[in-house]
Amino acid sequence: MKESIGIKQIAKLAEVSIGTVDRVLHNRGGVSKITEQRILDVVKKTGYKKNTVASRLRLGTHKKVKIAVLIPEATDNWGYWELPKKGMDKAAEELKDHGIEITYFYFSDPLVFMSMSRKMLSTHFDGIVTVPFFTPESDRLFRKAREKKVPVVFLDTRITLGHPGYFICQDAHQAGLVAGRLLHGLVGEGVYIVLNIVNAKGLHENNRQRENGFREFLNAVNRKGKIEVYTINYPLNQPLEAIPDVAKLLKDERSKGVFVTNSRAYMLPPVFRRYGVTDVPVVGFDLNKENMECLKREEIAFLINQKPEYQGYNAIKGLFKFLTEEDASELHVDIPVEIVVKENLHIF
Amino acid sequence: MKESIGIKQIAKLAEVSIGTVDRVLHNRGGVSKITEQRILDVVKKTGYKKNTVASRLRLGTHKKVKIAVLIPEATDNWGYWELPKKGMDKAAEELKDHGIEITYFYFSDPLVFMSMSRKMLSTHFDGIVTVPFFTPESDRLFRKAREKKVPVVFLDTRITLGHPGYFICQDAHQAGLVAGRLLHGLVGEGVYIVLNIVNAKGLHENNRQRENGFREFLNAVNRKGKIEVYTINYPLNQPLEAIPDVAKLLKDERSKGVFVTNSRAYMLPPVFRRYGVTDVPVVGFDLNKENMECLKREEIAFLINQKPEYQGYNAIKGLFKFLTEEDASELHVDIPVEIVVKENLHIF
DNA sequence: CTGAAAGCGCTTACAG
DNA sequence: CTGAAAGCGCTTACAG
Repeated sequence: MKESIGIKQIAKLAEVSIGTVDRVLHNRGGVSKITEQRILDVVKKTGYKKNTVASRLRLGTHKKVKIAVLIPEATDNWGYWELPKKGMDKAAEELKDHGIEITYFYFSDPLVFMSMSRKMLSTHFDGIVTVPFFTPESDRLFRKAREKKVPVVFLDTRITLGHPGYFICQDAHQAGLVAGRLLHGLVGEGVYIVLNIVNAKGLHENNRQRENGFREFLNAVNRKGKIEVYTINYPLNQPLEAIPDVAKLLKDERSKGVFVTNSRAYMLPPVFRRYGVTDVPVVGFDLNKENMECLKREEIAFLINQKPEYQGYNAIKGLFKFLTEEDASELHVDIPVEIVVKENLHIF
Repeated sequence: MKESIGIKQIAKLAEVSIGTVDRVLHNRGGVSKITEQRILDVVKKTGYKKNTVASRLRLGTHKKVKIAVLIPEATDNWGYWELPKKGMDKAAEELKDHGIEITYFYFSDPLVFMSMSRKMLSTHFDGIVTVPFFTPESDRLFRKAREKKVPVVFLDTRITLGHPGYFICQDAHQAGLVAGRLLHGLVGEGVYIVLNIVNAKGLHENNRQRENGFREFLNAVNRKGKIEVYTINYPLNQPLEAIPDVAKLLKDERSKGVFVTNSRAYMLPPVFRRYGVTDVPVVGFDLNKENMECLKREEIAFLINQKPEYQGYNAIKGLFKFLTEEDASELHVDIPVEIVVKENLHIF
């Protein structure tokens, strides 16, 4: 790490002014082929890297990097979406002096998602962060943004797009495998129940993939054919014990374990108590208050954390880095499948 | 986030020059009480925060932050210590333009630790990162550094010092509790074995605390008195099956699970094979190559990761932040007790 | 097509 | 005790 050369030495070596060097470095045009080549040669030979601190001092105060964030309303899903936002605010705070400006937009359904998308695209933003709950609408936003060369970072859920996009999310299928491993370790042979929430929008992609992973794991270990897996899709906002299927399965003493593919595992323990069900471990997702209480009371065995704050933090940090240094390396983030038990809870 | 005021506006509001403002801000002295107070009032009123980017452009090129790192030789412990170093190098790379310089020192035993300590303290360093394997020696380094107002950050192991220090490490007792939870979930009642490595230096603090945590957990769940825990302290570099205690216990069919308090869990599966032991789950520490192979082959059930790279990265980032912004918030880091199974392995 | 100059906000050496 | 000026490395508006 020798005294790293700066733009000034590049200029001297190429026998031009620093202004011309900068023009080449930023493809601002208006430089003759011959001098351009000379400069590029020197840049290459010296391994010049711009001083990001100096660059940002200059740029940060002149023009901020503007990022638009479009996430679900906080009313949705126990305020889960406040957590990524918290992470994004933290990142923004850290990048304050580097020049960043985040504008938040919120959606509740595909229509609002689309109208917010339009609003974001008509204003000038350097980058967009959003959540692809609605595949066709997300794809449309992605395509339009692409035409304008505005990068889009998707959080939480992976969907298939026409072109490769930036995703910061947990591998839901893998999370399902892990859940299978954990529950099978506690339960062994017997009947497993997968509990999905189905709301008006149908089953979320993540939930589907989690179930698939879970079933794949159990299938692989089911050598003696003594493992059975039943899926229950229950409608949100309906008491669990009112649903015949659920009641029947929970009362069945062969039932050995339950995998809740969403963040509402905490709904089970009261039902268990009501039916006198004991020793049926539950594996669920997300560290909401209710789930954490259940974990502490050992009514839930394992929770899987998606690290929502970390997702948001990374999205902003990574996008900023991409926009200022053309480095996209931090925009493909596989969120670890973080396993949480009662004993390692408080540190998250 | 209004146009944050800078030192220039502070100077104008306090009717002094920016030089004087800076003198007050940095306690450089030579300012009359009255102007000092006037400036401090304005600073307070406006909520001025220095622009770290500008500050670092200026300082980063003039005087680098110099950090000394004293860690175990890489030959020790399967090159575990290359990992924190890797994290530190990554942090240094990110802070390159901000002006940082890391010098590495290595130790193998208390004597070398002491002589390196002396060397570090006689040179001028702004901060020190080290690993407190040897309590009295570490305490001495800590005290000497404290006299010189040089902050010390300890990695890996928590020890008790005369004054509160900065530690970036996993709570070993908590990790033991987690191990207890995991192994008990797989095993239930029966005989548990705790395997410690004892080398010339005796049992490491971390191993002791892990065992304590493990025993505490099993004790708490041992309501019917059907759980027994045996500890084996075996000398490093001796074949496991050659030790009578180990052989006896492993052959005992009541043995249900083994907790290896160090990073050598991979030594067990070959012994198991030799004695025809099956279905005895193993929980161990650290993601070294051998352990990961065993995890993949399902010969180890769970590994606990101490995130060594992350420890190193955080130490440098946190120390740099403390040295440049007097913000010590990132120097107390509780490393999560990260639970790793076969299915969530590859993402780490 | 190219250069010289101003300035981002902070820090410090120098002059008074 | 205080101020004016130079400069960190980069970027850009302006002049030629």
